[in-house]
Amino acid sequence: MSQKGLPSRKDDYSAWYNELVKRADLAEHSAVKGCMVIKPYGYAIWEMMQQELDRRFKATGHQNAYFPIFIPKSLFEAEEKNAEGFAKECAVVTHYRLKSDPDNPGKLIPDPNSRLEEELIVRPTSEAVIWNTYKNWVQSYRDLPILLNQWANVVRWEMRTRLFLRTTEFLWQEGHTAHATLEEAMHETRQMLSVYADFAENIMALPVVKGIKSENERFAGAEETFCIEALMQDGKALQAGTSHFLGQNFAKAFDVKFAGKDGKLEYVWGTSWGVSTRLMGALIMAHSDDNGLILPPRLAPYQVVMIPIYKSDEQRAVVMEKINSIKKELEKINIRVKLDDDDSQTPGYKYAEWELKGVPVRLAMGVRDVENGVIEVVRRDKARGEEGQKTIEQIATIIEKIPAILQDIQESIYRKAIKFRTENTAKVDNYEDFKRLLDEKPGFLLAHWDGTPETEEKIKDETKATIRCIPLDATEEEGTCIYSGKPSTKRVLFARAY
RNA sequence: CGGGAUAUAGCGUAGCCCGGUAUCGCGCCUGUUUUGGGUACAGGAGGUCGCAAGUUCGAAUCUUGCUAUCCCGACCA
Repeated sequence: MSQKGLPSRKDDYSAWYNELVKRADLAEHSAVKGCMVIKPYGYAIWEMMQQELDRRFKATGHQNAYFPIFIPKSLFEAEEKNAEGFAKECAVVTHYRLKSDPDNPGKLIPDPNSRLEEELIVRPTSEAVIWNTYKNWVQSYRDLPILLNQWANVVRWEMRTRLFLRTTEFLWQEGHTAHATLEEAMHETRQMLSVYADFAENIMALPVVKGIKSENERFAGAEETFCIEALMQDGKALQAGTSHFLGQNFAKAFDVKFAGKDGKLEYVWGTSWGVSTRLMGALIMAHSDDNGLILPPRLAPYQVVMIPIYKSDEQRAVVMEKINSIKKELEKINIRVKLDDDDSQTPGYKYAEWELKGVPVRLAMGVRDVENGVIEVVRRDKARGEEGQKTIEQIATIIEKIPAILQDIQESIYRKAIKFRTENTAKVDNYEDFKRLLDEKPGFLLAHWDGTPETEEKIKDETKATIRCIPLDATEEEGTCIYSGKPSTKRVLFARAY
């Protein structure tokens, strides 16, 4: 039984995804139910995401801080809607000590004498503990705004998990801001949505639709939830980021008030926004092919992999000298380079290996090439045998060409994703077409909706499709709801979703 | 949490119905050979058969319980 190939996307999309995640060394299942181990190569990609996002957060005036993983139940309960929304998936700490089990030598049990007076909730999100803290930080309008972000792990006890897409514990960042006015908080909410969209499109090469969630899909405790929605290669939608306008809900729950210039006390306005390791899933499912991962250069831990080809030690010396000097030159212009000089593997093996791991550019060079002053360049964004996948370049000019090639790959991956989304987005005007397309050609469906949660719920029950968002750029047009026939003024975005 | 399936060496697997301590491939180690798309040959190491009980002279195989994973539902980012 050969382990060479991946399952194909066409035959079994889930198997393809699961295998790819494991085989590309991104992550694996752990001994803990629903929790994953993120492996070094996968974590390196996450770190690239973190860097890019963190830079953008700082550039928009935010600072990082850290709040505890545990939330006393009484705090957690304070904002009722939020608490209700998460109650079903909370891990709860009840004891702080273990002891030897008297009935079972060598085993441990929670010490009954160490039961906590008040249970601690493992954070599914941190609004409660953060707003409880903000209460102490805010007295005057001079204390506002508070613009914080934290990088953290959270726990949501899910029934069914999948590597990166839905795990019991996951990594994310959560921004929590407090403002003096509604306008400012709303501006912050929209600004961070734009930051996410910019990151997704320019760094992840992932086209996204910016929109507003319907009431059903809104974050518990928010007045309005904004999101970016992306389309995966199997035609399912994936929510890639959310930004919430919290109104004064948490300020009221935690009694966070400030004195304005006029001396009047008013509740603070809030926002929160986050993206998670789920983005890794989006990255994989949006771009990769049956040969493995395809990474956009701006996120690739290695942008270029170099593979030397030689027979004898003498040849090795010749090739390695040249290839090392090229490597140094590339590093000088901040290209992330991996030189795979492992003698125990053949070049062919390395080609397959780095292809599986999605490195954007492969440079291969043997003695012949050194003699001829050339180097082979292979692009991961093009299929094997496709025009332009392999080219022979002059060593003399390769250094200056690589940045342009990487840029071109970044753009071509994005264009390809845009093309896919365009081809898999359809306007539908009746329920029959809607249902038919969901099965025959899954993707984004733009359809009129009467605006009621009841209709959305019924469509969901009957078709499994949900309203991903009401696109921000939706054009006003007269129409009738595909389900109820009632009047509607704009189309909303439907899809089956992850 | 419901329905179905699976769990055997690092990975992928055969054996299970019809009980007798385990098959094959990849990988790993040694040597030779090869190296421009997953080299070839020879030799070698590696297994509490998911865990725990039970039935039996004897359990990977039969029974029960537990755990984990996958698929389908419900729930959710």
